[in-house]
Amino acid sequence: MGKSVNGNDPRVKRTRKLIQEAFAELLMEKRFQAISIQDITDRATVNRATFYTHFIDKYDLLDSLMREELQKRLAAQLSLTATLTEENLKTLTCIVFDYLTHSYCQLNPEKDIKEWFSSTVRDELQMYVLSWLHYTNRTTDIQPLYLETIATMISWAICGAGLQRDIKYPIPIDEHAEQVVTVLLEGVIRTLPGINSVVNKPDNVQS
Amino acid sequence: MGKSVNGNDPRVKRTRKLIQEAFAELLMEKRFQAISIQDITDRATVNRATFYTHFIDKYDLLDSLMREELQKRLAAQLSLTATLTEENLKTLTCIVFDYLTHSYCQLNPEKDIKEWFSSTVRDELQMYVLSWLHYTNRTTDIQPLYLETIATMISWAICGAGLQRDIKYPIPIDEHAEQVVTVLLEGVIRTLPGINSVVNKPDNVQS
DNA sequence: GTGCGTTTGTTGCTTAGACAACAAACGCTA
DNA sequence: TAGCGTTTGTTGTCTAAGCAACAAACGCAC
Repeated sequence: MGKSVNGNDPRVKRTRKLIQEAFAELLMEKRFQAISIQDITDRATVNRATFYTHFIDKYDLLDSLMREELQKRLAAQLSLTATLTEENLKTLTCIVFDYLTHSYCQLNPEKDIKEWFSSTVRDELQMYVLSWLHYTNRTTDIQPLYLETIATMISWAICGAGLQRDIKYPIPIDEHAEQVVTVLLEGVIRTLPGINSVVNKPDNVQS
Repeated sequence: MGKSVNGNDPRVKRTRKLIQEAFAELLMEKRFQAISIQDITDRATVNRATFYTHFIDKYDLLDSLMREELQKRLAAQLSLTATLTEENLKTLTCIVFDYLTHSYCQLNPEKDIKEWFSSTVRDELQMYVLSWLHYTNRTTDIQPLYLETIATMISWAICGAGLQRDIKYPIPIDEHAEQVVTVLLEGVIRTLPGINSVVNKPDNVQS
């Protein structure tokens, strides 16, 4: 959510960055619940009141931190203006798995935080999948409403599989992602036959 | 010299630090003359105009950077409220030699900068030596005016010897410092006989 | 429960930083 | 040396950060 200050002001960028970095450090040292706003602002060398001009509360800060990190990783490898191909979906899944396994789960978060946080991840996934579906749909005639449902299912499925993994999960990320994507595309293609002509999945093309 | 803003304001501390750090980085990459104020403030993520509320110009910034680094090193090992002993003077000399050899000379500064800069080092030395002489003088009756002269001579001598050294200087810092200090104290003791009772230099005590 | 220290948001006022625009000085080369 | 782009300081206006003080909520022991 954040708050509305002029995001282009260099002071704003700097202050947000300082707070986020301080918080990220503290998350490595203490549990989320044990961290006070004062702790964060002390380390960020920022006044406590200043915190509230940028974030609603601790949860809002956590959200921004995790969301922006994930966004950065996604943007580095994927485009929003693409179609739903097996390759794109697999890349997406790998990024999310890697993110959840290394960046996030290593924090050993409380269960409620973990649950609450997964919605942030799903939001981001949803954006990509839905956008891809829209681009894919330019050549088909599927109802936009169905696309929303498909996007939601895919997002939840990937996120669920990702959170189920932990650092010691036996199957490597790449292989695991492959399986998940196969299941997802198989289901999508069987449900919405019109879409398979644009989904690049040679093994299962129904010509 | 710097400028007068409230040095306790966290924003001021942070901004000064950002500028100094950016400048220190740039000094490793380019020659002093090739660095513009814009370069510095860009890297420090600070507005160019803000630079001028903290520093008079590039030279003032260099001065503050070098002076504060030297001050930090001196304060870590020496006290201003001590007497002029061989040990203190040797420690002082070692710090200055090490500082000039590693921190400063590695920048390969232009000659005029080098000359100009040496006054900063002498200032700092002067402070310590003069203060020590004052404490030493509590038990003697030497004219304060002479003390200033002695302090100046010692400061210049150490600084000169230090700048003459470079990284490949054949004699190790420790040994070199020993020689310099011996010469200095010998001269001081012979010139101001009253002082030798408090200068801890067993080999040359004139009882 | 009652008290007590801590943490949380919020507010009004002060100070520092961002920015654009300016004149002046500099450095270059044609 | 005349012209031109760049760098240098300076200024006035606007916005964000610092700070102290506050009420409210929380946690916790007694």
